Amino acid sequence: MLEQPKRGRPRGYDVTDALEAATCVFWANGYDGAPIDVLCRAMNMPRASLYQRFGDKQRLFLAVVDYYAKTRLEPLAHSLGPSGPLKDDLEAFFGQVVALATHDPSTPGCLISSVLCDAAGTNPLFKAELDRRYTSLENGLAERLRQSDEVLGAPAEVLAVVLASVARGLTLRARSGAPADELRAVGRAAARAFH
Amino acid sequence: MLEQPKRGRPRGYDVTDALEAATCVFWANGYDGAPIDVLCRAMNMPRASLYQRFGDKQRLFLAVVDYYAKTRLEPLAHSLGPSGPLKDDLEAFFGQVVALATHDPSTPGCLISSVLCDAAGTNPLFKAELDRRYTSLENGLAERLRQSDEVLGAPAEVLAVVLASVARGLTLRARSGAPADELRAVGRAAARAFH
DNA sequence: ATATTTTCGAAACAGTTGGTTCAAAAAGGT
DNA sequence: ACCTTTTTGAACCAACTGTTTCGAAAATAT
Repeated sequence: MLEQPKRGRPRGYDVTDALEAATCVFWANGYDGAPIDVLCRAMNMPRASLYQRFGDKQRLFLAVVDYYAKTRLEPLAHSLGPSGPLKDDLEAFFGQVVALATHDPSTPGCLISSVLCDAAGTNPLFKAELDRRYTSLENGLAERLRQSDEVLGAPAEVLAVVLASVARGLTLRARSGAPADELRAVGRAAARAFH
Repeated sequence: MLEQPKRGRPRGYDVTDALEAATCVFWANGYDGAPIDVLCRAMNMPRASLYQRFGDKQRLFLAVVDYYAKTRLEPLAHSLGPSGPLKDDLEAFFGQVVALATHDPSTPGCLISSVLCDAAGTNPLFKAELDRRYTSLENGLAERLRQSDEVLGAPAEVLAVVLASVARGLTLRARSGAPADELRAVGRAAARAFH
């Protein structure tokens, strides 16, 4: 799993640390607002090494999105359970969403729903990636809905997009500076409203 | 109301047309992704005139956000009625949201929830503006909820943020390329699930 | 005509952008 | 010791960034 080069000058940076740092820079500043120069410093990674490893800024960003999905979104989807009544699991899920979007004030909201989404306006590659990430979360929600024995007022796939929309809307509101406890109350109300 | 200069060389551009064009450029490309050069061409407005009229890029963008709110968001809030049962008004509202976010494929989603929201990550001025715009829509929704005689399961201010979150989530999904009819179905389901 | 007022066009500004190049450095393998 | 492999730093690149400046242009008022 871990790549272990036997020869050559040893790498002066840590790959995971670098991705984590790049994630925060993009998250805070946006895609166009994050110059390579700044990324290099934050990642503790020389320019040449960055380009050798990631190719260009686009692919670095896509790697960051992937890292973000693995470290932030997968645990979040896992919080859906099932580990109790649907309403409780949804409440826990929204709670985690709010926590993610408000935890660090310097990286408010969601990297995907704010940064990738903005960049998807003109870049078809980013647009496709955004669609994939969105679909992925909706699939997880739909699966959880189907595992419930409650009667749903609409097809699970449709209701899943409703719930995903609430979650994304919460992260947008977090980026505007809304306090976490207010957003948690909104999440609770949403979990209750959508059975 | 209309400014009518009596003397001097006549202006070669139309002020409203210019704002409309700038709106589309920012909407599609994002704040950092829209160079002054491109804006000038689209607005049919010389650089010097742009800087004389708007000061700098930040203030131009804020003027664009204001124009967008007046031309796109106010009509949208107006569609809330009340002109029927709450459920029907909400369905109409979500329908208008989807229409706005999908009407022109070259400007997908919402200028505020994608472009301004991304730019609000580091710019405190933009963050404050985003908060104002978000609060404004939520106030409108809360007022509509209070005018309903139905029993709500939570305070109107909280439910208003839930509904606003759904609306914003819909615009994000539109920016990822989701077809309008799918999003309309999601809007209907949200309005129905919402008692 | 002349003066006045406003807009325009183009050039110039310094700083930054994403990206490439390449030789030196630093390690292991033989 | 010498070769091989990988990483690194620094210089370099052309293109672009937001912004300022200023004289010419084009209209009205006198």
